[in-house]
Amino acid sequence: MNPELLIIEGVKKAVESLYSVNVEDKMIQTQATRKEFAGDITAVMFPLLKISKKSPEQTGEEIGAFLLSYNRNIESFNVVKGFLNISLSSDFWLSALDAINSDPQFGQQPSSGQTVMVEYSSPNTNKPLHLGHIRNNLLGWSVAKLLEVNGHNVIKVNLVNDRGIHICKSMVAWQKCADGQTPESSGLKGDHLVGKYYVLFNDLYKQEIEELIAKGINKEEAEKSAPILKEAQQMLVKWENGDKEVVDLWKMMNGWVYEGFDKTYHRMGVSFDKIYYESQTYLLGKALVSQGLERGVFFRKDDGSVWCDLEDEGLDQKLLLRADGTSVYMTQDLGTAHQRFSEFKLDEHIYVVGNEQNYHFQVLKLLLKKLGVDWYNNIYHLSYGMVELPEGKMKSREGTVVDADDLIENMVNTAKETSLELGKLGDMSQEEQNSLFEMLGLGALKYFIIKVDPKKTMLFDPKESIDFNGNTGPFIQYTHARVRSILRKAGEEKLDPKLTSAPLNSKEIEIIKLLNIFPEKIKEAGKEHSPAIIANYCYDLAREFNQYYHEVSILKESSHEIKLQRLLLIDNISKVLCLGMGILGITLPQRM
RNA sequence: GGUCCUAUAGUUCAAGGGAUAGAACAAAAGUUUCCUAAACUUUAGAUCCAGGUUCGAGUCCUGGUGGGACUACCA
Repeated sequence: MNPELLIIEGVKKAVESLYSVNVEDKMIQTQATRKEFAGDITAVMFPLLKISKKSPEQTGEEIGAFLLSYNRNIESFNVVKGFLNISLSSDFWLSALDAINSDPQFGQQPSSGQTVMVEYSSPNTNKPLHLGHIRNNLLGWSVAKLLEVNGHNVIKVNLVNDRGIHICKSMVAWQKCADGQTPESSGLKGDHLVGKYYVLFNDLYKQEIEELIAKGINKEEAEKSAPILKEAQQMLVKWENGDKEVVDLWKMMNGWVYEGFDKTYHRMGVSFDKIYYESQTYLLGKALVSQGLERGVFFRKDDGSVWCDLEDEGLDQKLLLRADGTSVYMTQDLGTAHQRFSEFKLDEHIYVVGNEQNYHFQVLKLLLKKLGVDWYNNIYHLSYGMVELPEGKMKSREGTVVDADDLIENMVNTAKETSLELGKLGDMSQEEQNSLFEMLGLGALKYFIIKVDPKKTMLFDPKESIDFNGNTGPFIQYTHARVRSILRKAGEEKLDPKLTSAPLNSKEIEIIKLLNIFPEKIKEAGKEHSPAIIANYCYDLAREFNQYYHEVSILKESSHEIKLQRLLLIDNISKVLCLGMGILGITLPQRM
């Protein structure tokens, strides 16, 4: 039962009965009552004053009085300025708790019948994943999960950028210097091995440029004519022509990278329903461009290149086909979007891509609109901010890139050190301990990243990220372990949590109120595409429990009825924490 | 030049147009014969500036200022 609806309905009836006016739902504003006032839910009187033609206080008194007789669950009220604070009965909250308890999938929304595609991760295959990818992957996975919980049918996809000059750079350097080195022979994870040669390429490239400059060639010319770069460019041409040797090398090295990525994905707990490869999609989109030309929304310049003029929209002209007829990034994206909307009936297509591509997606949508497709508005760019380090932006050239695998390993190690220091795991097997450290390290990392509103630039301070106190993943995990510990002991005493007629104290009502809005939070977070809302909700709930834990004793409570009821309450806290954190991809331990 | 994002305690983050702007970290002071102190309690501390809309603005609008991204025949 939703208390807001009860109040809205009641106030509507009150206005109708007192002032003979029918009001729309949106005129009646409700909010949770602030803690410093008595009451559970508050109706704001200001919007109704024009109807009542009375003071806020008087209007509140009149409506409040009506509500008392309207529903027996409305127990009392008080009016402060224009705010009508309403208290609901203990019975009301007990039945709310009962409803929460009887639904193991509490918060899960009924099927919407809508299909949503979420594209995320989308890495290049020339180097390993870094901190920026971590934010992308965690966000993407968790938004997909969030939409599932909102009742949508979700398809998670990854578009791997497996072709292009950057891949050829790694390949050239490997050919020249690796002497046949493989992940097996080097002991390196595949993506790291390939990344090593990408870095090596750039070193060699720089060296050659310096040599050329020393010979008197100017910098710009040197950058263009360095032999190793030429080699990479030639390799790309060979690749496009299907040269067997190059294609085989490309397949082998990409294979190494995929193996490496799979390990990282697996460890992070992210997955995809379908993987697209750019090598198979990069030629798409040309047909759409021809259509656009026919319809006159695109135009051809003298050199043969095709453009779209977006100056009316306040933007620039955008290139769609090069003078030689080959396609660019935008062409391809038009094509893949078209392909996906043809293949699936998508009600929404979410692209989880960094905010440096805001312009690109703005243009993509406009182009689709101009092409006259009816689904252009179903495209949503989930634009997230960059992750910065205390010393500023990550720069691969300056070696300040935070590697994803290293970071995860660090977090898990820190979890291990902290746990061992606290020494609460005495009788746990080595295996159980290791899986706990993994759970805690990843929980800390995931929570740290997801709790921030996606669109904001965030700061990643390694020192702060390994702090497991306060508003952190381990704090919530710890809270859960505490709850389970009590329930475990209750189980040993054969105590069966259940609803009794024992009255609730005010803290318990607070907690039930909080549990009760979980479905609302899921809807809100889904609408906003923001898992951060769920993260903050879970934190609030955990904090409430910890306060409750200090205020009352559960197992030592003398009243049997109260004891069983408290067990039921905390059992549901544990459930909602698991469900909520599950949306973020964070699992909670039984003990820690 | 243009487009977009962003600005809240010393720091990192919250706040569906509503009451006295919440937390955490850092700082200061407390709480373990008691269900896990990775916890809890207390103190101190903030809405970039100027206008506007509104009964009411951190939130919406306009204009500044600071920060960021993009504006490639790269992807």
